[in-house]
Amino acid sequence: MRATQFHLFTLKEAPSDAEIVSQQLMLRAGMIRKAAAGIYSYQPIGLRSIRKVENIVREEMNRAGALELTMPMVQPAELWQETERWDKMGEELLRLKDRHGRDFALQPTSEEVVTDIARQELKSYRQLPKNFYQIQTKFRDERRPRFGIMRGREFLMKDAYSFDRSADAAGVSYDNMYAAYCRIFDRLGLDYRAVAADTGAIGGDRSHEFQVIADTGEDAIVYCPDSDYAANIELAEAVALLPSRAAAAQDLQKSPTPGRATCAEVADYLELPLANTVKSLVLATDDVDEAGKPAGVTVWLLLVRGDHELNEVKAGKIDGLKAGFRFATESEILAHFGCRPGYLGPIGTQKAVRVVADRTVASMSDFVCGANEEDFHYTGVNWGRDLPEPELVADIRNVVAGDPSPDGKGVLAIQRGIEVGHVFYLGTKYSKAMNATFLDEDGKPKHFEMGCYGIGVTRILGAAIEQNHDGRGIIWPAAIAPFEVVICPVGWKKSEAVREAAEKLHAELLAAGVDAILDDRDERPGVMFADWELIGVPHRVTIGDRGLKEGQTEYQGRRDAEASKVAIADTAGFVLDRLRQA
RNA sequence: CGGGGUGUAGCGCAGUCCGGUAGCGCGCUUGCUUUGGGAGCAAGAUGUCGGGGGUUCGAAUCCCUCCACCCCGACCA
Repeated sequence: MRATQFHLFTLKEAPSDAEIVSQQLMLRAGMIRKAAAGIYSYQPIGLRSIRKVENIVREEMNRAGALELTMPMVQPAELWQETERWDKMGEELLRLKDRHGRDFALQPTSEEVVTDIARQELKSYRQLPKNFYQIQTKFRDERRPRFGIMRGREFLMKDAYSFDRSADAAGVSYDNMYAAYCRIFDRLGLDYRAVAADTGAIGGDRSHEFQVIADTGEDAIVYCPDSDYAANIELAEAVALLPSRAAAAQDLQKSPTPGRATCAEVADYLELPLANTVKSLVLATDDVDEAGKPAGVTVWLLLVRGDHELNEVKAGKIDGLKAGFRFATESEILAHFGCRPGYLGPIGTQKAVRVVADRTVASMSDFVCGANEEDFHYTGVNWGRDLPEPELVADIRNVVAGDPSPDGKGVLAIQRGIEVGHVFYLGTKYSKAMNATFLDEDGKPKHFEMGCYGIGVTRILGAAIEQNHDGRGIIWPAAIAPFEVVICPVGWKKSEAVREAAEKLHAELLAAGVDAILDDRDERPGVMFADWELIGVPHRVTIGDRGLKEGQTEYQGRRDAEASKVAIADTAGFVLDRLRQA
């Protein structure tokens, strides 16, 4: 490829609405162009990287035995109504009507359509297992799209769906996909971690996210440096930090804490460690009677240590909160505690509330909590003596760095991550909802055991940049760089010797199958260097009269501090060596 | 959706308070000079000032309205 035949468009300044570095750099490098909030065009240079990611994903999916197909972008409402997701999905699902007034949805994912395919096409256990995948545009009408292509509304995703005759067989399919994902992210050249993830309503332990490690990631991932434990913070188990409850040493005492409404303020005011305080969070569930009619409100008091945070995903797994909960309103709080937020606690509430204590809280003694009276807290509080034992003890907090690993091997650390892949065992959720069955060996119909496996193709580009950039621009992993090598001739028009040497090297690299671009724009070197460093091409060869006189070219890797001189004749081989090392 | 903010040339911005017919930097075009880290000089092109309506002799500027985009938004007791 020659630069003059390509479409290069770089900006010195990023559009002011670009927030994160990957978005700024992609816009400046001319990879993407915004069409609307969360909706982008991919320019030729951006599409090159997209295609490279796609190809790696496709090759590894095929190697793993998956079959590529495509499903419609516009999907009929009927299928979505079968699984009730038409009503449950909320506004993320973009609905539209055709000219006849029929309802359709833009696919945010394709479980319904693929299950419909399976129930029509897969009749016998002899046809199983099967894994269908597509690399296709998805649309999710995010409430607030942001971070460029990281949380766009339209994006490219590889989604795969496996169909098996039994849960055991589905486990094999799952493991197969897990291994394929590891190969994919290895080949992409990304620093990633596979972590256990929440399985939501499906249950079970088969759900892993593939997270690209980056400080700007939206997810917190928890891992143990001394073992292979790794999980999303939503799931990571928090053990009790106190092995057993110490005997009470203090008397219960009501202390004035004027205007101190947060645990930190109270601890500071009373000159006690924050870890001696207990934080009260009030949730509410709206009860319904057998007819499904509203039947009052249950108020819950969740207790976590003052220096800990509530984990809402964990809270949602408690019996009674599974159907959904919300934070109590101020009037509900007043009615049940007789006090405004800031001084709430489990002792002496106005009305009955259901108390759930975090594991660590349950083993605390002589602790501090609100007195349900404005400007007062209790100190020296002890379970069993000053208040009943907690009705329920559960893991309801986020782990923090330094917590013991749940596998007992060392302590936990936390990193930020960008979720770029997810493997998930679905079971029969969709096959049952859509009555998708096959005839098993015993001649009886059975529901497919399913799994789904996603990779965010466009998000991978953003994640790769978040993880690999410097002050000058992008630093692409070689596997997904728009070009692998750029040749920068200094004095393209002026020097025939430069032209000849550059053309020759370009031809040699192309003949060797290298994705090389020759910058024949006749720009000044500073312009060329700045452009290609911004774009992030990993290898650069500079050819100028000055070097040619000494029989040399200059090679510089994108991460190298300085260029190294290479004999003209050896240049192609030198670059090929570098490419192989990557 | 609620709150806040911003819309002026491809990009970044000034001008708006105080109405007088639009400017700066980068980029783009042409010419000359220059040529190893975003060149210099000269000449130029590019604007429904987000849309619509209103006030006024006159509106980027004041008023009304619509739209787009951006930011923040559970709780953290």
